[in-house]
Amino acid sequence: MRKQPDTGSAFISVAIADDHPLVINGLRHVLSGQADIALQTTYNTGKALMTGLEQDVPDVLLLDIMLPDITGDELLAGIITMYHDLKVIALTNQSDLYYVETMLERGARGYLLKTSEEAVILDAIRIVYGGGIYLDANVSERLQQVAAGNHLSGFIPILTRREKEVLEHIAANHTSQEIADIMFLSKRTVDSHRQSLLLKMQVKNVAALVKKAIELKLL
Amino acid sequence: MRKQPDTGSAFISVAIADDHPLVINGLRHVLSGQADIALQTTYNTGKALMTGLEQDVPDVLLLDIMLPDITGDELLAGIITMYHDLKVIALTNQSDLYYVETMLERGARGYLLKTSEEAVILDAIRIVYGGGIYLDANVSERLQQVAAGNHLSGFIPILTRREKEVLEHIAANHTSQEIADIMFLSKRTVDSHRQSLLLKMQVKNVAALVKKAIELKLL
DNA sequence: TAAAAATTCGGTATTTATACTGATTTTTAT
DNA sequence: ATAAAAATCAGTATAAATACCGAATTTTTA
Repeated sequence: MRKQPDTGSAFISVAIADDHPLVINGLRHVLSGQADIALQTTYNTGKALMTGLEQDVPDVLLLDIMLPDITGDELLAGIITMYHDLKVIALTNQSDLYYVETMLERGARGYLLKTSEEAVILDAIRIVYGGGIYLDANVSERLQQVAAGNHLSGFIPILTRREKEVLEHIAANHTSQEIADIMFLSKRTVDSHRQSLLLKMQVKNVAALVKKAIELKLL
Repeated sequence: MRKQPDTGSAFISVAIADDHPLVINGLRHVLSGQADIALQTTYNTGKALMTGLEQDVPDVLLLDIMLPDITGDELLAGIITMYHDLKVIALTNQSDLYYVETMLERGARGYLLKTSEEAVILDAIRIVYGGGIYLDANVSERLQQVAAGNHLSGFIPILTRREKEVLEHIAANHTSQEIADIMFLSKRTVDSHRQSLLLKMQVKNVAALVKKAIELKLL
C-alpha cells in the first residue's frame, strides 16, 4: 500500500538535520537495523541542509527545530515550497512543544520528541512516508490540552512590533518612564502598549505577562 | 598512571542514568568501540539508579540532571555520601548550564553536554576515572562568563521556602493582597518576602524578577 | 547551646502600574 | 483607494508595588 519514492528506490531514504552528535548517532543506530530504511545523509546546520538538498532530496527529513544557525519553523516554509514531495518530521525536546502548531501549519508531517521510543520513530517515518501524519503521543496529548484551552487558552497572541519592544524592556527591569525615554515616546504611549499586552495575553500584571511570554516563546 | 578500580577489573565500568533512549543508544555506541571502557548498566529513573547502585557500583556514572522522577542535584548529594569512590559526570543540555555550579559543589567530577563530541565524552570518562575533573569547553567558558558577572552577576541566589512560594504566586498573576489571603498571611509579610526576592535577585520589579527566576530555573 | 537565618507583622511615604475614556496620525492590508 | 490595524498621545483616578524604618518569634545551622 506504500507509495514508491520518486527515486524509484525500494528504500525509504532518510536525512537527518540535527546538531547533536548523540542524537544523530542514536538515530543512526535505530535506522541501521531496518531493511526498508536507508539513512542518506546527516546535516548539522541549516545551511548545510539547504546546500545538501540542492544535490539530493530524501523521502523523509528528520528536522531538529533548533539548529544552531536557524530555527526549524523558519526553514520549513522554504523547504516545503521548494521540495513538495519531501516529508518533514520535526524533531524536538519536550520543552519546545509550543512549536507544534506552527510546525504543522507550515507543513511538517510529523512531530517526534527526542525522547521518543525507537518503535515510535520508525512508525513515524513509515507513516509519514506513506502520506500520513504522525504525532508523538505526548505531543498530541499536549495539543489537545492546548486546544481545550486548559491553561494556555489555546492560542498564541500576535504581538505587534512595538508591543514586543515594550515587552522586552519591561522584562529588562525598566519602568514605563524609562522605556519612554529609551524609545523616545511619551509615557502614555508606553502605558498604552502595556495595556494592549495585558489584554492580549490575558493577564493582569507584568509578572504573569513575562512568565506567559516566556512560555509562549515570545521572549 | 591510572588507578585501578576497586573491582580489580582492567576496564573502566560505566553506568548511565538517562531517560532518553536516543541518548543512551548514542552513548552505548560511543562506548562500545573502546577497549578500556565497559558499559555496565543503564537506568532511566532515579529510583532505578538508587536500587541498582545497592547491587553494583560502577567506576563512573553519567548522570542526566533531569531524570523524570528526581533532579540530579537532589540525587547527587546522597550518592556521593554513600559511594565515595563513585565518580559522577553530570550530563545535560545546553539550557541547563545554570546547574553547573550546584552540581560541582555537590561533588560531580565532570560536566558534559549532550551535544558534546564523542572524543570529549571519552576524554571526560578517562580523566574523571583517573581522579581529574573535566568540564566541557562550552561549560567552562560559560562558567567563566558567570564568574565574571557578565550578565547573571555570577551567582544563583538561594531562595527560602516562603520566598519560593511567594514567587510562584507572583508569577501566577496574583497581587500581594491575594497572595496574603491564599497563604493566610498579612500583606506586610508578603511584601517583606517580595522585598527579599527583589534584593536577592538584584532587580527592581517583578517582571525582571520572573524573567530572571525562569532563566535560573528557579521557577 | 548559642548564633544566624527565616518568618512574621507594623507604619509611612513615594513611585509605579493599571483602568478607563477618547482621539489623531501613520502604517498596513485588501 | 479604502478600510483596518497600529502607533501615537492626553486626562484622571484608583490600586498596587516599592522603599524605607523597625521588631518579635520561630526555625535552622554551626
